[in-house]
Amino acid sequence: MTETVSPPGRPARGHAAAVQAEACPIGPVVDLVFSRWTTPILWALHAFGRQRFVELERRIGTITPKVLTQRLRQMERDGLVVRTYYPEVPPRVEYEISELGLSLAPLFHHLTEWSRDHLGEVAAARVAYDDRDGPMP
Amino acid sequence: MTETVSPPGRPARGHAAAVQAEACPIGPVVDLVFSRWTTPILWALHAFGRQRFVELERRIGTITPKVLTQRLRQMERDGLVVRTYYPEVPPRVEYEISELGLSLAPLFHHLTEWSRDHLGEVAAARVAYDDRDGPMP
DNA sequence: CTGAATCCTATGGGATACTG
DNA sequence: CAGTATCCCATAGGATTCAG
Repeated sequence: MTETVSPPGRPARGHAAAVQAEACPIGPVVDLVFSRWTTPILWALHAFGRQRFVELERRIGTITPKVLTQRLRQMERDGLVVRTYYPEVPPRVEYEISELGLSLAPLFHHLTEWSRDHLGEVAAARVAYDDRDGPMP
Repeated sequence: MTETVSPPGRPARGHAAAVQAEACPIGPVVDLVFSRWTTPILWALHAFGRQRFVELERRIGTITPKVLTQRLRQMERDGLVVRTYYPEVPPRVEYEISELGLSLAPLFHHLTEWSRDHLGEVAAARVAYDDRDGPMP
């Protein structure tokens, strides 16, 4: 037995996921694609094509090598990116989007459109919400 | 002053967001819609319509009232859901998807489709990855 | 019923330093 | 260059309890 009691923190999605919690069918995808760093990475890879570790690191700018490695590994495992290792000195590794990863492109496109069309409303909603004073019961 | 130094943990998206880190234009949307509980909630609201707190709570099954409240508040502020308070005894509150929230439906639909079409490949990729033994350099 | 208050922990992720 | 290894902390979120 790996866990005796209910694990706090973040139990659900990747784990006993579809238990029953989410009739919500998109849980898995969300976990896959929309975690903190996956989108920026995927985006960088998609926008600038095959590139090596350092390029990616610099492109994203705020990510640490540790985390970048972690995420890339996971994405590689999930089949979203392809890692190619060149045993030279100095070593060279290149990452690129896989075909599967590329299949997400339309999705990203839709997201971009939604942003363009509705992000303003969100901002407005926030202002409105913050302006109305006194907490509602 | 709420924060004096650079906040570790999860600094970026909601915060000094678009600094430069992400030319990735979908960062904001991701933050908005694809955070841990927002999708299940949105889904429940969309699938079963206007409903009250407890219904939602039970529907989602694994969420605690505290977190449910937090997320609902945020989503209300973002204009994704509408909260209606009925000052009766016992008090009654109903939540429903806003028009803005509804505008996400196509997106969810695309995600569902992607799931249906490609989630198998992800699973396969994982098996393949785990099967190839020995860590790559 | 609807939530606010407390307390607590697992997890992600930043910083830094070190190897092959 | 491409990571790994440590250390360490902030935060999300679970459990539980209490209140209007």
